[in-house]
Amino acid sequence: MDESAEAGRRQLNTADLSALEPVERRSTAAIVADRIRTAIMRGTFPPGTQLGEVELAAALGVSRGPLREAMQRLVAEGLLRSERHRGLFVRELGAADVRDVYTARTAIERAAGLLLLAGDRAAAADRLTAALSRMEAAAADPVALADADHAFHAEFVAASGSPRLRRMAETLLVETRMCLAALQETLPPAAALIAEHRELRDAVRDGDAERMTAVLEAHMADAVGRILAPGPQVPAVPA
Amino acid sequence: MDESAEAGRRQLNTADLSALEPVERRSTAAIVADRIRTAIMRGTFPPGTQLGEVELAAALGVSRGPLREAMQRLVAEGLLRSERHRGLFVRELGAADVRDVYTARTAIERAAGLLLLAGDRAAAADRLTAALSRMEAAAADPVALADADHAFHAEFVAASGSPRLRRMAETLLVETRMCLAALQETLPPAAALIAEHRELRDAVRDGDAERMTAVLEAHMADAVGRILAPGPQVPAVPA
DNA sequence: GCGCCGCGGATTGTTGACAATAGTACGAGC
DNA sequence: GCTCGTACTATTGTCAACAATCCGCGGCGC
Repeated sequence: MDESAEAGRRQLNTADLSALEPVERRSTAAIVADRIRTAIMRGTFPPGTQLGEVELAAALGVSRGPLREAMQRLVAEGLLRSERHRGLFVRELGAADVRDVYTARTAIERAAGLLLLAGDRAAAADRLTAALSRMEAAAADPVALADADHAFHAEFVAASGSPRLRRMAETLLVETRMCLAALQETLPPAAALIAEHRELRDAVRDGDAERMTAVLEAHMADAVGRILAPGPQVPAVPA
Repeated sequence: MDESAEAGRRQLNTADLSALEPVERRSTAAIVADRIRTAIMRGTFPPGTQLGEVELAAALGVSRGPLREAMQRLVAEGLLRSERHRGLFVRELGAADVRDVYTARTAIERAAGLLLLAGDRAAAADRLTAALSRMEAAAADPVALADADHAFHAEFVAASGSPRLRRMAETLLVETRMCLAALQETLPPAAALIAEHRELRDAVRDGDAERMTAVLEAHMADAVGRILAPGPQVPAVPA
């Protein structure tokens, strides 16, 4: 009598609930931090610029309290530099920082790649293929291509299933884009870029660890060379 | 006439200035964050405990403003979990988190180790030897030994010269100690622990990359096994 | 008896104002 | 002419009060 008692009566089960994702309840500070992070990433706030609190707060329509909380988050992420009683500045990234970012990225993405190989390779390859096709679709537009490149690497690490690697990678990717924006770096030809990433996906799909790490390291080394080599467009603060 | 003009006259040069380190000018939020981080690390605030703002602010002698900023920092580091209008809670680490922390640590420390080998190995070995002797001095006291172990790994990564690896490692080390404190884990016999670290230093000193990575990975795998194996003292939230 | 509704206490989120500090420009003294 | 001292301005650091939201408990209706 339980299951077929009344026509319209039905208990809520977990399957129903899992269809509902938790309602968006993010703190104001988190939203503000996202906004500013994106602006820094896109080069809207070039490195070295001072971010006035009242100015930003007014622009974002919030008070200084939440804004300061957001700033602390960004300072913790290493995107901002705080000088007491002086203000907050967008961090300037020099040549050493570019190398450091890519060193760290290599470490993280290598580990993520190995996790991928140890897990469900087919599923991972599918996710990468999807990211790859988004890169192809964006091949014509440089900024969209940069977005897609960012998304590919984020997906690469996210697919590993490691929340910590994922978070670290996201921070590093933001710094990467800061470098690109600051140094006016132009991405390599879309075809070559996509080919490199396709090779990465193939290595994952085939479970070839050695090839995967080799491609990854070459990819990173290439990027560093490309950013730092083409003559000092910017003096590139040695610090 | 410039250099030997007057007896007592001498220009200030950069060498003089480099002897002076910048005066300590840290923000209140940073200090508060350090205090709370240490408390969490030491297990003073066990996982799951709610951190009331007014309570903490009163205890630390600051207002809620700076305290909230510090909290945002810790949330960004992943030590705290924030629920809107509910409060801040110390994150609970389950078995999956233990594995994840060590996965990330392995990635970071491996990269740092390779950087060590590529740099001044002798200097790095010296720093590690010093850290090692501090471990030996603390062998008798379990908590001091845990501190020294923490310090050794921090030194290991710091010696690599990569600020980003260093910061990530520090965050992960804090989480490591949260695990230890939460799971009531007892460190292995001091002698064995020190021997493992000594082997790591030897590998660095000798420039043996393969041995270094092997020892490191074994060390990490051991730790995970030790933390998770000895029977489920705590149900270890599967999430 | 069971479930729904409203209320009270407590906590967080946000705001505006106050205080302290650093940078800047100007003038006096050597 | 250069350096040092001083007032001013602008910005950040801090605080206490207000508003919004959520949890637990008691009462009500079914």
